[in-house]
Amino acid sequence: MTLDTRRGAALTSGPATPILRIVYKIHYRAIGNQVYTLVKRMILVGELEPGRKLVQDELAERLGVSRTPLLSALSKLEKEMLVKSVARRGMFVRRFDTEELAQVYEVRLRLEPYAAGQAARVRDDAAAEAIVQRAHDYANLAAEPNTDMREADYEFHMDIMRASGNDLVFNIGSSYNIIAVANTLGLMKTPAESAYEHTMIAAAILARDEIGAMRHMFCHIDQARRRILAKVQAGTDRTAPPEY
Amino acid sequence: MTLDTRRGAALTSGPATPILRIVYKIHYRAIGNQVYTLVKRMILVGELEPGRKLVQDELAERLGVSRTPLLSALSKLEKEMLVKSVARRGMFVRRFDTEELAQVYEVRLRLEPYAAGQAARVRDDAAAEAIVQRAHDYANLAAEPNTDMREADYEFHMDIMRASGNDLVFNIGSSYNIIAVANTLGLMKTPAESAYEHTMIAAAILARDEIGAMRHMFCHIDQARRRILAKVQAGTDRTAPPEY
DNA sequence: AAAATGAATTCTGTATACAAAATGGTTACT
DNA sequence: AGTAACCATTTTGTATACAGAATTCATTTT
Repeated sequence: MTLDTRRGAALTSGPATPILRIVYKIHYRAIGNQVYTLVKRMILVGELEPGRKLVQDELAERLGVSRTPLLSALSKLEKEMLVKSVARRGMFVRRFDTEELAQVYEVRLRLEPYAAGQAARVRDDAAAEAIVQRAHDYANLAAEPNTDMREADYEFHMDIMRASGNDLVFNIGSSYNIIAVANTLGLMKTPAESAYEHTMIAAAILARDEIGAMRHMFCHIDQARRRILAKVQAGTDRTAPPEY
Repeated sequence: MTLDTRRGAALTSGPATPILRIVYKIHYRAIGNQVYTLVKRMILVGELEPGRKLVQDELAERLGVSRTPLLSALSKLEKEMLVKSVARRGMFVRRFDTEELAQVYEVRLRLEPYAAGQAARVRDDAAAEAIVQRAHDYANLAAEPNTDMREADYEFHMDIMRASGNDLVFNIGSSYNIIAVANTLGLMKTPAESAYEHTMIAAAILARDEIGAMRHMFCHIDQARRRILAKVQAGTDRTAPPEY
């Protein structure tokens, strides 16, 4: 993963007559935001694994930027709990134990069925097709599981939240769903099961079936949630030490 | 509001025998976090009103810090949508129109009844008493409304989310509830009504009445939500221009 | 007088600098 | 050999520096 360091190019546009000329910049992207996106993706795909210390000089050099934009990115990640800051010690990729993971699913269980329902209700063709496509992508990857599935799963759920039209839900999902995706290795249901559920959800949204979309999403998340709760109650949560 | 610039003092402790000596720091708080908290509170109470441009030099000087920790704080606030960054223009206190405000209430409607229910279920005496106290505080302020009510309302809801034991819900609430509080001037229900509802919620939590706590919280938020939805549908949302 | 030009100023975005804390490793000591 | 003390190095947290974009304001032009 590399960084796009181009500055935005100035561009003049507007009607041919010089009555009104609008000058605007496109493509200006603060490096800080790019860094944020990159580091987040590195955590999502496991390139930066839970518990890993994020040495600022090292990471900044690797991304080809100074520590200032990196600091801004890490602050955002800290706010969304993906990174934990220990005073005078540094920042670490946060590791979640099963108990905390269960909390993530409690939140998802309340928000994502709502998002799916809204997506079904207000859907436009483009969004619906994108969601169906994501479900397909996931199913294809499910045939021979690998780490790309994490990203595909995440994108499927994010597309639905985006399609819900509720920016806040989308924003929350973009923050916290990664926690689930990045920390549930080993305790997920089988990829085939997930793929089937994704397909059902996508179909309901495509059919504008609000109730169906809510129900399918509810079941999809509730099953994962129950699986994790079982671990918590069994006390088998030797998954992760409570550090960082 | 001022800033505590003390560095954390080192403190040596542990058993008298030098078998094990633990040296730890207490009270070290990165300035960045203090700045974050301060700016957030300034937005909450309206000292920095929606639409206001946050000039970095000015704000940094006012808080007595450099721009570096301020940048870190503003990045977090941007992530939680309290601040909007416009490339090469600066950061602004975000202004929400009624439509976006409605989205906040859709989220609160799904999360806070859950939080209230959990708070009732797992409550300990200290937490329950704190919540009852907050409800009292709010009722007292409701007698003669002023801007302190904003903070009291916020704290009441945050105490419940804290008591729920779900850190994620607490984190989400701490981010987004401010939006509601800081932007609903004028379209809130009467303080007396709210105060009564707060009292009912607190009583249910105190009585470990999980279902009652959920129901009272649901109604409390749903009423505010309906009020805003009515504005949205009436097209009377001339509350705020869609800028920043 | 209104609009256009352009120079001075302000402010952002990013890099670099620096002090203090944490870490690691080497030597001295029991 | 194992532990403690000390110094060198690394790394964080914060401040400062600097280039270039945005804004302001005075000046010129029509």
